[in-house]
Amino acid sequence: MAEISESSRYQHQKQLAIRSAASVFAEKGFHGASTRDIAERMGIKQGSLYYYFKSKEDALGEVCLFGIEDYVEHMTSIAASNQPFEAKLMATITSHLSSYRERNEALKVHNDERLYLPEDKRAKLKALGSRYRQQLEMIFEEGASTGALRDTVDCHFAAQAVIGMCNGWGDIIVRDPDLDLFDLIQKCTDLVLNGFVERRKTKRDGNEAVVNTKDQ
Amino acid sequence: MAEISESSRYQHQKQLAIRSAASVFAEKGFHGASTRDIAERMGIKQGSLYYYFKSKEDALGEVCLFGIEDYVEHMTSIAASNQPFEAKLMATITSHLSSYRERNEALKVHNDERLYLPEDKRAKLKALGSRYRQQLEMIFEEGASTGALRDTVDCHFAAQAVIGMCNGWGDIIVRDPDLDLFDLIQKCTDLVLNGFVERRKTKRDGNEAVVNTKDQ
DNA sequence: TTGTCATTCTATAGATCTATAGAATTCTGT
DNA sequence: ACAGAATTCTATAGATCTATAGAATGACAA
Repeated sequence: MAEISESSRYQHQKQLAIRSAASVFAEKGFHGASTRDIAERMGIKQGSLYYYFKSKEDALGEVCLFGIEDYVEHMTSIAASNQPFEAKLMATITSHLSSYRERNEALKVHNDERLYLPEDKRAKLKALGSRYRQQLEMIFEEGASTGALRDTVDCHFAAQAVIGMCNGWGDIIVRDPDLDLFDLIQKCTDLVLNGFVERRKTKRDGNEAVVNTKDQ
Repeated sequence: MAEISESSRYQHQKQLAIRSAASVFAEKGFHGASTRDIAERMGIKQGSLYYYFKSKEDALGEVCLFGIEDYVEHMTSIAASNQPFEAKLMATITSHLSSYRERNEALKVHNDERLYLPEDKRAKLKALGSRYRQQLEMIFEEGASTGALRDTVDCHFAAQAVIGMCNGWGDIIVRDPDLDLFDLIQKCTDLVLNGFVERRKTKRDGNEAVVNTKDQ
């Protein structure tokens, strides 16, 4: 048997296969990429690729899952944490944008190509994506109920907008490796919290800002 | 007169060809779509399509241009108008999001598939897209200099973020025709201006802040 | 009607591409 | 070193797909 140590070799190559597929799919798109491209990037011949993937479509499925899975897990732990709202929001944005640096290609493939999967394979991804959005939505709801946010805020809109904005930056992050991620995270968080309009007494070092100052 | 009505037939069919290509490209992606798909949607046979397009790639180029051109023109007229900053911002968001309703498929194709064009054909689109971003950037700069915005705002970031957010909603708008666009526009504008955090007496009825002693 | 031009059709060459079958090679434990 | 299992290779069937050539059809002026 010795399946476990044997599987180490297999697993290693499988990981390489997934990363190679992610790289090629990200560059050429699912339909624009050929199995020969993927195999070549991996260093094997085209036919050998089918030792690791049942089909090209199967490869896409695995890449998408790889791209989104721990990014969703990370959100789960953020949502379950005890940080105040603003810290959770910043952690979410940090996680989201950083993902594009680390496993950039696979996440990009998930975002751009997942709709080419058949319905049944897309179901799991859809569930993961929905959970991500719902958890972010709940973070906003918590923020509203604790007074950190206006109570008029539409949390569904808010979650979707933040995700959309982060994904928009994702394309740029992937193409420009020199971009200052830390700076970007700060600015995105600040935008979502405060917008671009001047705010009187904007620093929230404590909560007593409520007390004073009406309109100027 | 004969010439016009003759060319009218050709032009009519060419428009139909572009729209058919846009529809198919939007649904299946550039590489996933076949010239047979496009021709069928148009109601002609595959080979006949080459009477209107020099190549499949040429079709993509025309679709992308169709998708972006008057959307960029619209931005130019917004930027040149005399409205105050906030009105310009809202007009921009309105124009951007509405585009996804009207010529949704072609604009989606431009955003998702234009990178499959060869460098030379992409140049014109790139110029148009850059101009769009720069004009939005200048709107923000104007907003900052007139005091409507914090003067610390990074206008390049701001423009990019707004575009990214709108494009993110674009995907959703295209898939959900029942979505309330007016409501969405309001919320997006409000987010960009004010963020989600409670703001003391945020209403600007317009007069007070603008009138006084800032030179232009 | 007839000739001319515009538009569409049929048929196909030539180039891919996916997936499979079976042979060849490498690895691992004994 | 050997046997069996794991991994990779070669070769190819079968199915596309793009683009072109030339025939057929339709529209219209004279």
